[in-house]
Amino acid sequence: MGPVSQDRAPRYAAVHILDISYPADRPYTYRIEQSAEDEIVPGCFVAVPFGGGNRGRIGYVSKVFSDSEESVSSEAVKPIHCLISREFVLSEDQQALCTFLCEMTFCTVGDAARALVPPGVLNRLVESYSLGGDPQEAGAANSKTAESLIRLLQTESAIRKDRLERQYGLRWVREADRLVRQGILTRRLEVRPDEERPKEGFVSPSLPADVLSSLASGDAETRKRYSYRRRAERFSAVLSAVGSASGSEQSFSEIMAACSDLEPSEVREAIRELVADGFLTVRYGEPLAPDAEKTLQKESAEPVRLNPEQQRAFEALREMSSRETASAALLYGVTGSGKSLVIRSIAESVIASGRQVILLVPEIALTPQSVAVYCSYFGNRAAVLHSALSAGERADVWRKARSGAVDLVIGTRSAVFTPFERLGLIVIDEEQEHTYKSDQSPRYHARDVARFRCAASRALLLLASATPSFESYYKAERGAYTLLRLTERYGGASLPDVVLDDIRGEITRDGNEPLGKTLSNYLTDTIQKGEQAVFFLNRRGYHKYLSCLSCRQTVFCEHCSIPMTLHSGKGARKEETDGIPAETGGVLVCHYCGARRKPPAVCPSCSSPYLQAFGYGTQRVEEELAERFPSVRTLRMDLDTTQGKDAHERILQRFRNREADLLLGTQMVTKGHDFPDVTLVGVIAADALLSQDDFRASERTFALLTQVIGRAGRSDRRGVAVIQTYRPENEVFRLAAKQDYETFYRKHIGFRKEMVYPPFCDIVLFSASGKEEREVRSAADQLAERIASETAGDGRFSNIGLSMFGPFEAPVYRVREQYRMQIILKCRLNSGTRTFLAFLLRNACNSGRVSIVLDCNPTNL
DNA sequence: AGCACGCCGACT
DNA sequence: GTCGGCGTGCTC
Repeated sequence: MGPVSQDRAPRYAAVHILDISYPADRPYTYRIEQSAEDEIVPGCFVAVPFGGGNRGRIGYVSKVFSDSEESVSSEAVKPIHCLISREFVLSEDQQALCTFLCEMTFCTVGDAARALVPPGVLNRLVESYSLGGDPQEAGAANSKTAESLIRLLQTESAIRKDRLERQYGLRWVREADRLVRQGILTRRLEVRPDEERPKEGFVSPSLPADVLSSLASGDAETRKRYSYRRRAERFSAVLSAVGSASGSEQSFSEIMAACSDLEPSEVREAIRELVADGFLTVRYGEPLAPDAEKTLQKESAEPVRLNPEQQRAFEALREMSSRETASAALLYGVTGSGKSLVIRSIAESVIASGRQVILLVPEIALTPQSVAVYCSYFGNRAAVLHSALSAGERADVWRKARSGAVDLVIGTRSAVFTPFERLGLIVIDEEQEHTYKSDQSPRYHARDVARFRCAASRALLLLASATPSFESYYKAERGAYTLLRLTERYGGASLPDVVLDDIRGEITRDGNEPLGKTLSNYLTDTIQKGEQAVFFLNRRGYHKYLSCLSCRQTVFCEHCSIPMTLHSGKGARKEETDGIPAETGGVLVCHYCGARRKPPAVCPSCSSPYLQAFGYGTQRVEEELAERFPSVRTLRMDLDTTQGKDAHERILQRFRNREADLLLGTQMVTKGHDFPDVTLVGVIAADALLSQDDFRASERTFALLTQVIGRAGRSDRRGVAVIQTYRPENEVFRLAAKQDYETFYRKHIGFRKEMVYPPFCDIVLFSASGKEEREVRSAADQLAERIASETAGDGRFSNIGLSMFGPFEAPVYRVREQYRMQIILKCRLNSGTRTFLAFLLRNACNSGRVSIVLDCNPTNL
């Protein structure tokens, strides 16, 4: 055969459609036009016509072949419309990772592939309608909508589907589709080119920022001087958001985050009007400067000096790394033992040897110092990935990583997919943190992805923690990971004294009195000595519940089966609620779906007017502190006070600068901030931590307490930690007080083994959810029956060993009007069980209104 | 997941 | 008599 006829052999591509259900996810065969043969390669993304209506969809090309290699079914094969991007094409390694992700997490190929490219890259498909075919047909338009549509298109020539939908609604889109079927309109598929990213809007003040703040606060004089007449609250909210920015401009999304009380559309409209009034300026484009430079304080990257213990750990890691075979280590070091120095040393060493490093952290906002250290040390050879980056910024990091322009990426979970081609090391800091597990498809754990990537690249995987997950410590014990211990507190700092303060009798269980005598006394002492304190309470809001005194019912969210939490309503809506007692002026907030409502005047179930608030959260404690300790300056840090840009960092910075004496907050105060002047740590409601009904509850409590206790007295001064509890004898508290992880592990791993929990098995969670309660329950029942019958003695999968629990209602049965049923399987995830689970999912009665998802080893049950 | 085809109630 | 509701089944 001559070269010419070879060229003519038709080429085909196996395409996996994105955003398709699991049962429908299979390779679809498309023809590759000759002109596109060079660019359609495995790993690329393409636009294809799909379904009866030939709607434009994006697909992922998993294979390219000609029919001499594989016979193409006789059904009509459609052609690929075009390539989506020349740049974002998965390498062979990434293609393998994609396959691994699918098999590991039971997601569609499309979901896995999407996780491997920056977000936004695949949002470039544009459908547009224009007049076409026979113009005489246009007269045959048989509805009002059709006539207007045609008239519109006579002036506009073409209109994009998204614009049609936004401006005229879904009805018009459907009408347009009908006209396409009748041959009156034509539909075109286009792909925006790589460079043409959707521009983000940035807002900056047209007047000095303090003027905006005065206007926002309603200062009469300023309002008059600038003839500002806007009264509605949304304007104040936007003005104060723009005025309070640390930088010169803020993106739309940042402003929306700061005005979380408002609908995005309200915010957009308010911005538009304020621009028209001349108070704000809007610019569309890229952010002005990378954040790292302007917001992070410079940390001097002094050469690392390691103590002998750290040096030994480092040497061991360097030796493992230099072997250039896949290897894994667990760096277990007590709080304050200087794990981060060892991590930095090995990272530098790996980079010096010409390979690249991924450093995963639980949450970027909580680790600004370590980010600053790496950024100043590696300069522009390091990049940071976090959730606040725009799609364009993420794409830049992806490009730089792929091209080798950076050696180090620090980021959260998804940074584990950074497309380095000479990967030498992945570090997972605080590896037990649940943020490493994704709870959306693909439901991966960063640790599993990291293991796979390190194996593929013959790189080193380093897990680091003061309180490793049982799974990892167990593997380390069994020799699967090399265990490296750091047992000395760095710089000779000593552990704080821990007081397990028995508050039974002192504080009534549902009372509104958060602070016991002991903690109060220590606080007074600490402040008198000019030192600082950190208080931890794992519950935001003001009061925990609003309950009816006559019928004992608690006010629940209308969309979820969860009691609503009373918030004081201070903050964003200042003028409205200031000065009004929280009992009447607060807002009820659902912590599951975010719904807000005014507290009802009478009980929703019995109409009694006697509603009373019980329990307390961070807002209430803040108020209590202000009353009882008026001289103590308190900073509150929880989800409600960390909404805006750099809010975390600003609060931490102010505390570090001694602008406050006490930092009060939720989980986020427990993470590795180093405050040399903190000598008192208070845990206000330790028992609440243990009350999660999850087999990991004690492990999490231990980790959290260990971390927060470690905040006290890191320097020369000895610290104290006071843990308020109703169960001072509880072993988890006692061992956390001694920071005795190994005893804790030894005792509780036995429990795991006895009850058969991970690491002694894998947990597979099926959940069925939907709006129709009966359908959800029956789908769950059917699935359970199917599992039982298929694994029974005469079933097709009788060789599969598993035990099934359920179906039962999810711990929160209803969320956002969706009912949720669960089935739990305990088994070993091997190829046999995987085949079975995939089979179940593929055949799950996905009958319309119930969706069934599968989560392997979920972090919260 | 979309989206089309297909069979039953309230409108011109 | 049609428009349009959403219940099944397919998608190269």
